[in-house]
Amino acid sequence: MARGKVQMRRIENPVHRQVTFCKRRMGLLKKAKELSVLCDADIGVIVFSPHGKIYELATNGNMAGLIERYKSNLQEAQIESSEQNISQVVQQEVLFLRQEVDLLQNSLRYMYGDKYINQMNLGELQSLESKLEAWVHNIRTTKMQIMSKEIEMLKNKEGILKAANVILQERILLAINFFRETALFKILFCSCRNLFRIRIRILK
Amino acid sequence: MARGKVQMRRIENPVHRQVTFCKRRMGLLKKAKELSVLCDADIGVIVFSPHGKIYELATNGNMAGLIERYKSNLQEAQIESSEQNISQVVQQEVLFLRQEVDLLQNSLRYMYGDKYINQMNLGELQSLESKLEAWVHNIRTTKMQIMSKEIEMLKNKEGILKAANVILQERILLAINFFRETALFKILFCSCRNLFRIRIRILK
DNA sequence: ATCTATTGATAATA
DNA sequence: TTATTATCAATAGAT
Repeated sequence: MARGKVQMRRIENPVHRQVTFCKRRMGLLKKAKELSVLCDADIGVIVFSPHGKIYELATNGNMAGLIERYKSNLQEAQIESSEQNISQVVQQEVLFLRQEVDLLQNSLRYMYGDKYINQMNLGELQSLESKLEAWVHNIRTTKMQIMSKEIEMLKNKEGILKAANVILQERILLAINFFRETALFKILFCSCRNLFRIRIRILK
Repeated sequence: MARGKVQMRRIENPVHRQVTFCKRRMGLLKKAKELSVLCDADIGVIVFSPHGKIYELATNGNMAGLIERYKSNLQEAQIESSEQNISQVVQQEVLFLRQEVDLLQNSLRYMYGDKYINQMNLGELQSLESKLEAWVHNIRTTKMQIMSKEIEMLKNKEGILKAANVILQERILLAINFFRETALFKILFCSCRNLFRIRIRILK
């Protein structure tokens, strides 16, 4: 530097400090640009003045993108305070929702068979309720059909047996008639026999 | 610079370029440190080499904090591309998961009654599968019981009818015996009548 | 890496 | 902030 070597410590004279800040700041940014151009490097420089004013340079014209590249390349969890906490909250919410989804999916999967819910798209999921209703209805219907067939078969048996009973009862009526007829014959037979015995006695 | 002025453009010779990159990079960081010390400024420098390697300087020792200060001081919606997009992606994922959860909850709510899933804690949800199994089992059991009773009743009817048939068939057997007996009486009656007629003819 | 001639940066000043 | 200029620091090219 010109006109005297500079001690590498804070310049106490505010005017000197301000002038030096202005000059060296411009020099720093110029050096950064030169390095970027000469060596094909992406460079970002951020300078906070003692009063908080920001001077910046991003050789790719996009400081935010450069910062993002920096963060992602570092892969470090030190993405720090507020943004990091918000991100953690979001990630926890995602994690919780994933667990809840897994749980509900397991519940539905148990009842819905081998087709896993997580292989279904939204449209399929939207039809799930009606399908489940149909599923329950099918169980009920199938069961009803089986039971109804058995009941109907038994009712047929009942009908057959009732018909058989009618026939048997008719035969019983016939048998009773025969029985009555038989009784008449018995009476008639006895009467005849007695009559003949009387006639024979008279003839003798 | 020494021994020849340098054209301010990319150095084509890779060796020269690499050497210059190393030298000027160190110089840039040194200048940044000097400016920081001399003028009480916070400075951050990020350098990406053409091969992606990162060289950095944060005069406060915390690049992330410096970046955060930069972003918050700008307060601008230029929080830009990738980070913003990542946030949007996360929000979309959360939205999608919420929809999925609502959908699954509706599906379960339909089948599980008035107690809404979103009022249940994880433990309750974990017991949902077994409860649903029991629910299905109860439907099946109730249905089976009802149908079984009807079947049993019909089987009782069948038994009663069969017993009645047995009795009726016994009566038929009796009737047949009476019929045979009646036939014998008829034959006997006719025989007796003929016999008596013959005797009467002889006696005359 | 190290050297050094030369250029570029800048402290003091205005 | 900018301009001047004497001086010093940075570095290109060579080793």
